[in-house]
Amino acid sequence: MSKVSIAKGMRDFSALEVSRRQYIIGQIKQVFENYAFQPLETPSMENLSTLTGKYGDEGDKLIFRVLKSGDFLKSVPDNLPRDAHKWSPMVSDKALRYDLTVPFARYIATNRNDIKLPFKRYQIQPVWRADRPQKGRFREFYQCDADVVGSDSLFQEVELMLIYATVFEKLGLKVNIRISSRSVLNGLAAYAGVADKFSTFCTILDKVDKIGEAAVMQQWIEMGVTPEAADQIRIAIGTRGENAFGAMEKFREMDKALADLRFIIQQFENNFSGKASLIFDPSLARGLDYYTGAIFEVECPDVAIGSIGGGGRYADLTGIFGVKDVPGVGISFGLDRIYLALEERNLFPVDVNDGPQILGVNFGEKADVKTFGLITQLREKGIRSEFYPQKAKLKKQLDYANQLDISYVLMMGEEEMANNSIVLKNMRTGEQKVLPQDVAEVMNAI
RNA sequence: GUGGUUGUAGCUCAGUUGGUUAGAGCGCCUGAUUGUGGUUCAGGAGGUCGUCGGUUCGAGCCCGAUCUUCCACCCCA
Repeated sequence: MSKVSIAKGMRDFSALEVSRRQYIIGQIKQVFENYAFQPLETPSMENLSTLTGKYGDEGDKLIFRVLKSGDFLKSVPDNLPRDAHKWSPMVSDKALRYDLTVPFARYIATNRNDIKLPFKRYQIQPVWRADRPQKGRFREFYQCDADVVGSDSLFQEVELMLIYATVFEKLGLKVNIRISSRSVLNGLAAYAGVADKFSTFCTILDKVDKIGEAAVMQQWIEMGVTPEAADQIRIAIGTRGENAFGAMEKFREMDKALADLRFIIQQFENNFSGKASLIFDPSLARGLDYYTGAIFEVECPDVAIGSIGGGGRYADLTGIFGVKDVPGVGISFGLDRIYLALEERNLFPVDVNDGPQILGVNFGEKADVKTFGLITQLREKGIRSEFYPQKAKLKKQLDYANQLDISYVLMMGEEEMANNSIVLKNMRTGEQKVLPQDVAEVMNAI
């Protein structure tokens, strides 16, 4: 085993993987652009202060910090306790981005005067998180985000839901899009009498799929919810779709939110006829601190891999960067998990052979330059062509063509040189043709 | 971050209660076939058993640390 290794949670991508990833990205990008989103790229590093405090305490711990350059220890006072939290800001002032939403908000703030609202952008770039890798969880992974800021209109939510549905339709992946609202969660927490411990309440709710209703109720009761209230909520969060709307009616103060959800779902259904479903699910809890309106999550019922996308509406994401009252809503696709899901369901299209189509055999002497010339002409015609770089046994060169799955081999040796011909061999059938030394003839024959 | 798990040839994996020289299949290289591959046959190369340390007369096997993988928690895409 070699001593060099790849950093934890990081991956190399082979030719096959790259082309498959490009396939997914291509589909997503096409839909984003079809919905008139503009591309944006931001740097991999942001100022540490831009990122900290945006993802909660847990999130802060997972931010990859980058050491200052130079003799940065000079500024650290003597006798500073050996506490990472105290040291960190003294030795690090920049960090790798944790998601694409916060850098986007920063971008809006930086360019506030040049941006026309509503502003729609999509962004497909890697993000980094310092947590422990697992299946479908990496330290470097891609997010594909689409956000629109500067509009309160619910049509934005509708569009984003249509984008989700359309992309997964194109990829052939059956998905459920779950939708709920921050107000629904607020209402439930208020009913439970634990509005002051909102995030704890949501964290417990979020585990319902994993640990079950009974365990969730148990934990709520432990945090101070009465058994009666917990039971009412248990019944409510077990409902879906139209039943869920009915169940939510009894938790007042969320009429507006429910009407909004109805509108989004109604418009979605009016405009989409494929397989993906958009369904109101009051058990959906996304803890991210900045969501204020609708929240969504996409899961793939056939693959146990967690969510493959998520998003929501945020009333004032840019407020923290000094730009007030710019509402926004966004979604994110998890490229790496979509990849795993497609792989598991065998949904990648028959692999396009993007290796070489033809190999020029090298017979050395003067034949090599002549063959190389012909290969160059084929390349000019757009044929993916390979030239064997040095003279070698024919057996070896054909073997090479075979392994790279190259369909045709072009041979021009002593014999052919003498009578101004070439031999074109079809590697699939074994058939050989003698042709004049002319590109057009070769083009015709392949 | 907490607890557990994995690592033996390029790949997938055997390897008994600790006991000579660590094996198999596939792949790779050479030849049979000096200009004809994917088949066959013959031969060959390749491992300080993840790394470092310890116990032992003796360690792939036992112990410790560390790295990596995967899993559960936490959190999330």
